Amino acid sequence: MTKVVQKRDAKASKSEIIKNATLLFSKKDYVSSSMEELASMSGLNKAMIFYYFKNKQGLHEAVMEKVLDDIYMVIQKENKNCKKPIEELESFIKTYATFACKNPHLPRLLLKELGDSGSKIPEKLFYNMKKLFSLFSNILIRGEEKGCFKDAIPMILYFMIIGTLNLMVATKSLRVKALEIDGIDTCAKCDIDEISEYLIKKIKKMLKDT
Amino acid sequence: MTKVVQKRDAKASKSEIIKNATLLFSKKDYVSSSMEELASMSGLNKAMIFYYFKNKQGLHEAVMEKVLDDIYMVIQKENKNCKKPIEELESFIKTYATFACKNPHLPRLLLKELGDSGSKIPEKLFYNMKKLFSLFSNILIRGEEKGCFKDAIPMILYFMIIGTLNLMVATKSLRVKALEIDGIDTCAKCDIDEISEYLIKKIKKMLKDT
Amino acid sequence: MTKVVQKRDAKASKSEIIKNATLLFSKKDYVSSSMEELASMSGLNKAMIFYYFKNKQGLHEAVMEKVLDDIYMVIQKENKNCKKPIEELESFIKTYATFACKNPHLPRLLLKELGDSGSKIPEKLFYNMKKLFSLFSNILIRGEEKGCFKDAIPMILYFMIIGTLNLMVATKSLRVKALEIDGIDTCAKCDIDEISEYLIKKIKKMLKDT
Amino acid sequence: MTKVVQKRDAKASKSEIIKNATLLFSKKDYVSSSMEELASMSGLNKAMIFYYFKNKQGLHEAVMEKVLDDIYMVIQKENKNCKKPIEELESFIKTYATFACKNPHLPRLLLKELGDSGSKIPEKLFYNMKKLFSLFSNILIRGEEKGCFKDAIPMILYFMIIGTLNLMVATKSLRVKALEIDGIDTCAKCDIDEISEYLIKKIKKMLKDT
DNA sequence: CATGAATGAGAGTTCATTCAT
DNA sequence: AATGAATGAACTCTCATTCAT
Repeated sequence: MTKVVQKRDAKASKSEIIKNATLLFSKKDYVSSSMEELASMSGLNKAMIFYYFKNKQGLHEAVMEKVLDDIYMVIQKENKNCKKPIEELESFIKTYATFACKNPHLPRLLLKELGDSGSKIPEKLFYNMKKLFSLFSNILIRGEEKGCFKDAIPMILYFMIIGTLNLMVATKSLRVKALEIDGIDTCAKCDIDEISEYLIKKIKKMLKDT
Repeated sequence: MTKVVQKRDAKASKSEIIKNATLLFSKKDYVSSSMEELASMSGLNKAMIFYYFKNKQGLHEAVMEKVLDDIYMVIQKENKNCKKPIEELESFIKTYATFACKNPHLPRLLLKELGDSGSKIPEKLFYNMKKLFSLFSNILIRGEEKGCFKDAIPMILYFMIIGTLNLMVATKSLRVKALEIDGIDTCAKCDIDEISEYLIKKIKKMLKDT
Repeated sequence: MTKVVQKRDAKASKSEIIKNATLLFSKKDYVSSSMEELASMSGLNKAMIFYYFKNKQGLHEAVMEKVLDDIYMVIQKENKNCKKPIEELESFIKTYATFACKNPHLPRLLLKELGDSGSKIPEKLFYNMKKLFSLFSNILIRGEEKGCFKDAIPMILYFMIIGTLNLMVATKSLRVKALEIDGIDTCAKCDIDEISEYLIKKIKKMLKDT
Repeated sequence: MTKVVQKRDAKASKSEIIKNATLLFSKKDYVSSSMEELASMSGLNKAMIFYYFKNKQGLHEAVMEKVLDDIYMVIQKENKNCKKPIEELESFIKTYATFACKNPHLPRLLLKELGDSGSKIPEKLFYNMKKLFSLFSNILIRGEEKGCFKDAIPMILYFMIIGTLNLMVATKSLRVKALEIDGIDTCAKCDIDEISEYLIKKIKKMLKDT
């Protein structure tokens, strides 16, 4: 097995582990993901995972933190180029959609994580989730103040948007299968841009005055 | 030592197991749920679960089938009282919301299940999911034919609705926590009726002509 | 591998495990004793140990409880045949010595256990230890009341007796080695009866009046 | 990034390690003591322990050697001030008791070590143990020759003395607990001097002529 | 229909020890 | 003399699953 990652380089090893863990956690469950497998994916000894992350749990947190951090950074960066709240909103949706499509582990991880929100959620992860929501929420609040949006409830709208996008991305293969087998129209052929365009259009209509 | 053997008919035992399994699978993971615990919750011997359901996977399918069947029945029943497509749509949302709120395992199970749709999904479960979507889809199609709805893409709208409702229910405790800790407005106090009213209003606006 | 123990007989399996665990824990450390090894010694699957004793710790407690129980029963039984305190004392020493010699795990386990008494000791073990000491202590107290013994401090005398006997048994092979190599007189050839006779004689002298 | 390397001479580091290892080995087991923890206690890198002592076993031997050496030196020094065998004996007991009380790792380590004497004992440790016993043995032999002691079997008496003292020190906290919980008289309040006085008195009586 | 005993595979985690710098 | 990265072997423990009764 040819090793791609430089050995004896903590940073490289750590991020190699995180990269593969992200894949693994999104493909399988948290529970079903085996540290043994992760180690061999990463060309490292199993013990190194514990050396760097202490726990499986610690690793999981590191993964989620990175994933949420990444999406946050991208969205925030795009957001800075926008002038009007309406542009910000469009940008939020489009950027999230594109990112989720390119990094399909994000939707999968998020849906699973939110699927057992009953269980204790680690502090850091909670913090990162709130940060992303705050950014979104502020767009709407600013928009209402300026009179661009009417009757907006941020939390619900937030879930309408990321719920829809996450589900569309996560169920992609399922929807294709449904089309093939039963001929049901599941948007199987829409690409992510069409989806986000539609979403934007509809959300804007929702928030219009009349 | 005379042993008192509890006699119970297969049906009662089976449905007792399914009931508890539903709770368990939604509280913990599929993987983390242990047959041992399930057995003791159900007042039965572990081996009986295998006797009835062949294996864990078989049990899981039975659970999902029942859950989807239940929600389908309820929605279908309510649907029959509706005359116009717009009433049907309202009824769909309201009924789903109420049911999900009373049976919070539904959102949790669905989010997790859809969270790893990449993985193989059992035939039966797939079938049940499609049935529910078809019901919804037909409402919209009928509505468009009658001119009540404009520009509806059923798949996307379906996910907007059940995505939002599932997430709102599943994250309830998280949202309460966020309110308490940071004072963030997360709709923590909205009850399910307010949420579904808002959703109905917005979806209707989306689908209006102008 | 021919199996001696009847299968599917919980009692037999349990006591087979305890028997072998006693050997193992006294030969190696608690920590160094592997459940894998114990299982194969006992002709059972590793998991059965946890099935019966929950924990390694649980097993350890079961072992210590049995060991202390055994010695207690034997001593108590012999004690009942004695009339005078002085006979009771003699019987205590002789019985302990004989038992320890035949079951050399007792001294070894006790020395190790007392060697880290700083650490938390499980309730049951503590209880069993106190029971044995009480029996001894009562002999002395009764003896003093009747005027057979003078100036007895039970705790110290207890440790003089079981300390000596345990150490003599536990170091047997070491003492033989010392004799062979250096010609040091380490009582290497004394058998346990001579040792306990000597001990009895000396202890009696200690407790005499003048 | 300039790295400030703490320079320390080998001797200081080595004895720092031994000091902490002594604590560790007596608090936990040999097996349970982790080199990681030891290293951090000593403000050194884990690898240094191997650099200095080759392996864990080597370190353990070094520790035991030092411990036995220390007690030997102290006893021997005190012994030189004694004129008569009876004084030597008293001095031996008193000195051992005082030292063991101040350095409670000694009893703990010795009890554990002797608890698995069956297992192979390293040459050096064996040698050191014999040295201490010889010193004791010679006192008795000299005493018998001069007619001060009657009927002394050094090995047994040796174990009576150090067995008692080691056990009294090692079980201190246990005995306190037994007093508090059950009101059993376990000499919990005796200080080490009372104990050794009692021991001396009794041993002397044992060895008297009549 | 029901049980308790038994199993095999695998999980996460720890640790002494070595290597490269 | 000193370090942090890396390893391999071991260990406890859990679990779905089966067998005998």
